[in-house]
Amino acid sequence: MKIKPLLSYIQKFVDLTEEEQLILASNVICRKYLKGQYLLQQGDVCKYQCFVISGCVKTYFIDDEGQEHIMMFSIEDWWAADMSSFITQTPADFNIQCLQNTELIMFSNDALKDLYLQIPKFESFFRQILERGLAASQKRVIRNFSLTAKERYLYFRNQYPKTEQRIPQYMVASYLGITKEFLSKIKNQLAIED
Amino acid sequence: MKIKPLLSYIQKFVDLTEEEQLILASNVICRKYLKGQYLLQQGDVCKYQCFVISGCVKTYFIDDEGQEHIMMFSIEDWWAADMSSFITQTPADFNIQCLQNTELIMFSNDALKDLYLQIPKFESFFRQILERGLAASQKRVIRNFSLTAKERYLYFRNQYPKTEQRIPQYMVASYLGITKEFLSKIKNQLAIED
DNA sequence: ATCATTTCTTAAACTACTTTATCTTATTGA
DNA sequence: TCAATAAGATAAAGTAGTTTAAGAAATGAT
Repeated sequence: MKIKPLLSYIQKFVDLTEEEQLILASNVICRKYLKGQYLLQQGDVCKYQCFVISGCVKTYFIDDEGQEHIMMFSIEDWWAADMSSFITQTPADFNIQCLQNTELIMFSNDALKDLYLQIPKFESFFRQILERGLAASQKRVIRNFSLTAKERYLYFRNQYPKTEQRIPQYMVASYLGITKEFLSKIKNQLAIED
Repeated sequence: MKIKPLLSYIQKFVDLTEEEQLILASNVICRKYLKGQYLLQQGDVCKYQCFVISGCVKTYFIDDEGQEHIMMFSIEDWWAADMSSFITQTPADFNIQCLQNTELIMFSNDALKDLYLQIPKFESFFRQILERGLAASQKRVIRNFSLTAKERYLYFRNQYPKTEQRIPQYMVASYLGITKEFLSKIKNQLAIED
């Protein structure tokens, strides 16, 4: 199956030899999921780091009042996992569900450990991915404090145009931390302004 | 100077030989800062990953309206850096300032690169730190969406009791994403409840 | 085409939190 | 030790965003 998009992605960070690419290929699982299927449900242990080849998944949390809060969307060349559950192998807080039919490359915990040992460059690659992820997450915390809902929406629209087109509006609202009604109002305001 | 706390911290993640510990020691900078001094000012490039030996620093962002938003506090055995600025070597969004006299161990970008090459285990260590950091940051995003200000304060108080005692209340408010007036009100409510 | 379901819109009442302003209480330093 | 400054408390008025409820539009299955 298609491992190529992953290889070109990795190539942006480190140079793998053909041999290393083969080792990599033999340690991953390629899988297709249908729209609506779950990669992870909260309470289960997160067994895989998932790299999205095509499609779209959402990672979200359901709070005590039953409200859904979307932590992230992952499309091509993005990752999806409950990092906390994955590293500690404890029950997950997050659910991960496919919003479209989705092709994934999945790394189990054992596979990753093997890869880190066999290909030191692969550990360097993952470190760099994590650095970027952490930087992005920290900036998001600050945006959520310092920007209004409208500004957050405009930022999202600019930063992730491909994502917005693929998902219903009420999920964008949940990602932004507002209600769908209020997002609707914001969009109406923006339409009037132009 | 005191590199021991760092070594025992690293030991929780990987086993370094004595030789590797010496290599490490020769690649870091130990420094003391006084209360009020800046490790980083927004607009400058973040040159170091800082590990706190003693004292306390805050990492924060000043928005267009001049409002301060605290991203994190770092005390003993915590890290401080503008990750985004550090990895891309572009101007920082965050300021990092000492809230007390503070002892640090600082890793420059070049030192880290060297260490990753010379001690593969060290790259593994850093990967693990980043995994934890990312997991924590993602959970914080969700807490900020799903909890009320009061719940966020109680969580902070439980999770970081040592930190709360060392910093003024208005900074706790900024960390929680609320005004100092509202935190004052919450604390008053909590006092009445008991 | 048509019915059912999901998604989006609108609007009024409501609430969690902010703003502004004034006052009190700690800290700091000469 | 006393003034100066920083930090915290209180309260009234204001606002960004929620809740509730009802209807309109889009989507999908048959």
